[in-house]
Amino acid sequence: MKTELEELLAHALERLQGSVLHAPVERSLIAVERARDAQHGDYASNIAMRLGKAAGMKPRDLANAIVAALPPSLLLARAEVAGAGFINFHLASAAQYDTLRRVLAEGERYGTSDAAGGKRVIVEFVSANPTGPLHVGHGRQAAYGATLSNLLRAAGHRVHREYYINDAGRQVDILTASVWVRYLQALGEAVPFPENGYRADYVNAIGAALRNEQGESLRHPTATVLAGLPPDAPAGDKELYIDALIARMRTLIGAEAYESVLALGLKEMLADIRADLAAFGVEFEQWTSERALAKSGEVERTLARLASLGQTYEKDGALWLRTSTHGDSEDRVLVRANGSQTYFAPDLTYHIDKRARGFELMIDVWGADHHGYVDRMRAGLVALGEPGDSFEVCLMQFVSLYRGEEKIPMGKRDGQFVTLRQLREEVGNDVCRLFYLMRSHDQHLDFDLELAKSRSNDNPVYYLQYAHARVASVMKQLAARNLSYDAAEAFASLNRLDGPQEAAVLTALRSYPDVINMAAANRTPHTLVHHLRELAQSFHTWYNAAPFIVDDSATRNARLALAQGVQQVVRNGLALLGASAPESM
RNA sequence: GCGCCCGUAGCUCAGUUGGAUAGAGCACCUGGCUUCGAACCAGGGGGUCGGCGGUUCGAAUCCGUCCGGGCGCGCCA
Repeated sequence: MKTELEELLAHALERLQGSVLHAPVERSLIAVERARDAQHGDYASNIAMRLGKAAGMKPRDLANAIVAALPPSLLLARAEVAGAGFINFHLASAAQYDTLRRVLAEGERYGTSDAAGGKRVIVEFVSANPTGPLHVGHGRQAAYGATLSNLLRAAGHRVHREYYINDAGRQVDILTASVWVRYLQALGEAVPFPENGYRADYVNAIGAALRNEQGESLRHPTATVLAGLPPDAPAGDKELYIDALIARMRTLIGAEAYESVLALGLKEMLADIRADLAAFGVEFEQWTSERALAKSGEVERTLARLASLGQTYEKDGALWLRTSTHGDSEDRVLVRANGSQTYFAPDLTYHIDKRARGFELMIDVWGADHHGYVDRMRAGLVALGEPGDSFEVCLMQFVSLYRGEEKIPMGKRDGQFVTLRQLREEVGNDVCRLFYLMRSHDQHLDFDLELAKSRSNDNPVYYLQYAHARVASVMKQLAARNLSYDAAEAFASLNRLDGPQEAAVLTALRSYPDVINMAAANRTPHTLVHHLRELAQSFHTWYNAAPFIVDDSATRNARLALAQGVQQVVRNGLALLGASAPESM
């Protein structure tokens, strides 16, 4: 609808060319927006104010000239000049009713379009280290990434969702050693648990699984395990201790057995993460392993390419990438003086691989604590000849959990953190998804469990679902009264929807596709939540103002058509958000 | 010290890319169920948009600066 009106404006401005206006008007200046206030019609344009100065006219005079030059259109009831020089468009009622026809004809496709032009987009999100279960912060990233993907798809992009498994770093070795210690303990050895190990219950479970799988074959006496190791914290250095323990484990059980323990730990953790996300309604097209990438030799090829492009140099025995010449604040190390790669080398390789797979746009969803790495990654891509705007990061601010007034403390290593699974089980998936998505992603999120669990009208989730269920209930009531919905009569009688409440509902239905496109383009799922709330509000208001099941069949069917339009759009919106649309609650 | 994010009603937050009288929910007050679901609706009070400058027809929005909060700033991941 916006674009149609912008076309009309463009025509009018063209007509004024040479007389009132001297220079042609750039198309990008011609913008039509939804009017904020119903008094201002349905849409409004500020074009006369923007052009007034250049044209040497008062904005209001120019606006009048533009309105006079508007070509006739069936869409418009009228266009009028108001305020400082706004042009307000009032849609013809026929255009309003066409919205409803479209909603009902397009059904679950209403709101989807090809507006964005079908780019191949890869959205990478969650990508948590497989060293523990997902926590509530990952949950926010999961909800955001999944819904952003849905929105991009609805807006016409071709979207590929991907999880990058960081299964190659030191953290995985620490997990492996933690599992082994628990295994030894389960067999009765008195090996103390390392200060820096992963302490939570899931490690015990994997240790027990290892015992069932391997029996005593990986057992070594406590004294042998600990012999000559440096002291652990608090007396010693916990980092030195865990590294020494990892090395000891390797020599005692051998590289092959070590790999199998590592593989078991990863398998168990990934299975847990996968199941958790699936239960949350979050799916991926692909899971890519850093370990596999490292073994493939791709990283070395990337390093060689960078070298041949003259983008690297050696200093202090390390290999550096010239990221500072591409927008980063300083150069970064790719290969340490000891010969090992930094995490940056495989990560950059992974992103280059995404490009090689044909993705025009890479969107990464990261925690806000990683913001310092955005420039580095983009600079690395640019150094390899990729366009800087092919890479985009959505930074997610943190989540704080509250139980009423009380803040719930979260710590990673001590096993006290609240997992996504615990959260989902406590408040339910629908509430969880919507609470995560209600707030802007660059806003810190206070997640109140008391509020989330309350079934009172404190809880905004039910407000949306209630609108959906109410329509279902009306349709049931209709059948109970031995009546049925007559679509033909409804469509012939849409002019019965002539009250202010109906107008508000129609407006909310009409702007839904624009909201989808904006939410996708701006990467802001929360605007969809807000719009659905507006739609539900307009519906509840109307519902309370007018009965739907009335004796006059033309009015009845017209109202039922609009109610079903609301139900359809609420259902579509909730689907994008990953929440259910219940028939009754 | 440097960089990024944030500061809007008592609380939690929106604000359509610079527009018209700054909006919701919660909380508080007043009304509305013998009629389609009251998990709802109608109405009311509540604001120096952190402060001060600037840009322009017009600023919560853009720029500068200060104050306050969060997160980063490794040859850790």
